[in-house]
Amino acid sequence: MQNALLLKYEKFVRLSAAERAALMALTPGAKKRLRAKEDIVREGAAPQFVYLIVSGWACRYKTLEDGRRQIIAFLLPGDLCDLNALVLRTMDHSIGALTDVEYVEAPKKVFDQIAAEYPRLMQAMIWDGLVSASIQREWTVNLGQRTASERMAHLFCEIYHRLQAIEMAHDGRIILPLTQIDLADTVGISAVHVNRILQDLRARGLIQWRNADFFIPDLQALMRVGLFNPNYLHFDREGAHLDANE
Amino acid sequence: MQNALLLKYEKFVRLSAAERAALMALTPGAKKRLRAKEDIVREGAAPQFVYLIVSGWACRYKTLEDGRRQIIAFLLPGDLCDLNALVLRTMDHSIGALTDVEYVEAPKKVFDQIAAEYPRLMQAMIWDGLVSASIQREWTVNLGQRTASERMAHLFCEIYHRLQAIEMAHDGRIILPLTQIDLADTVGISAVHVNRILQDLRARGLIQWRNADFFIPDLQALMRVGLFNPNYLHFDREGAHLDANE
DNA sequence: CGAGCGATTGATCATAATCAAGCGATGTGG
DNA sequence: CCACATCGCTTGATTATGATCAATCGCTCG
Repeated sequence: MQNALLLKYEKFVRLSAAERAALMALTPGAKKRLRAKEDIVREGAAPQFVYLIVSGWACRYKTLEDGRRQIIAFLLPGDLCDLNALVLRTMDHSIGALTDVEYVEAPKKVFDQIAAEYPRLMQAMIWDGLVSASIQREWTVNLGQRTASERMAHLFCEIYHRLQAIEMAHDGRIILPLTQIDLADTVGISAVHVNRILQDLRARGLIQWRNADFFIPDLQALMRVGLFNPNYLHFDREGAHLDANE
Repeated sequence: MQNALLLKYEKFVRLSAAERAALMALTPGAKKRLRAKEDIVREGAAPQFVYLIVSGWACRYKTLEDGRRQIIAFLLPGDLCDLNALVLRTMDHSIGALTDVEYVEAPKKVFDQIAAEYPRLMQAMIWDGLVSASIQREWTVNLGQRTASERMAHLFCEIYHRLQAIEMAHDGRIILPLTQIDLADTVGISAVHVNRILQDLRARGLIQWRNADFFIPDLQALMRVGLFNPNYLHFDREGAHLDANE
């Protein structure tokens, strides 16, 4: 697999060979592994590193006192967790593995160096953080205004677009390693209701899903159902005016 | 009224006199005024400035094709809108005035200068942006997991804490200039239902609200009802190790 | 004075939660 | 190798939460 982080950044700006090399060398430490359901960092902890997801799916989540869990964001390969979380002393949420996950830890000083030497790369990192914030806002809209089936459709469209950006989607097909319970905790409805919505979407020919193989026969149709507009992902090379000219 | 931005930043780090002066001089332009319901920036536009709310309440919001509106964030006096939104070419949401609003526009270069000359001040600005992101995550939890009355209670607690940080809350009393429709579009329930939840909270002695005068007799009780934990606001001077020593 | 807006109330309907049970696949220990 | 437990998915029945529809009231403003 190609470097997902690199692929994603090129959705914003074209990087120079030197920048690409700096990105590849970002994380000197060894790869770490985690099993599904284990935590990378827990709420209340003091984060020491920035984490880069190499493979697998992780998520940010919060739990209420009585056990209700809300998944706040999905972390996919190439996602850097909280570039500047080092400013905040304590984590206000947890990061956990949804599948088996490989990740690397990058110390803070690496980023100081990037900021100093590769301003365009730094811009790309800031852009990435702003896109995450934009996604978070869209989730607010999703939970606040859309109906259950609209929410599910919207979520699938978002996941598809994000995976496509890192070349993990082809011809409407993706690997979706989530359980229905994960989906329930993401879109804020019960697992039973998720199951019924899925059956409805299947019956309407909008999705196919067996094991982890997920297929969207007609993306435009699913986008209409979910009132999905991809603008908020900012994948249309908004940094083109900064492109490296090599 | 004191400078709200300054008051807020001091919840993170103690600033030097020079930094305080730089902050006061941030926005050379004249104050602009807007009536309630007018927009500061609209989705799709290319923002030219960073906006600082001086007085009044504004909000970020998004509208679905069929008219459903979701308020995504409240912007209170001292809130700086999207310090680094200048990286993104187009707005993915709108910013509108909920009450009459006074604001000032700050050009990008002012921030380059601050970054170069006042690193501690820059840290405070980054902290502020991270707190906004944290609030957005908490809203995701609010909409996804809490019941209607929990949501309302939680929202009131959050607003109270934020106003307290800029000294606009005293002894449980705040000015709350929102309509029930605004609240409905914020917590994702219908206006009729908001009205009924409010009556319930009133009947239980948890809130009093006449015109814009809002009173919380027992904040701890309201916090329990809303499962509210203020950690996510990061108001406990997490930057104390960076304090100016004057 | 009439229009418009926000708040309020009642009645009815729709969406989604909860409770309960069963199924199939997987994995584990005796 | 089988018995058993667990987990995720599925289905049905019932209940609860909140939406929708409709009407009224008070207030402000032109």
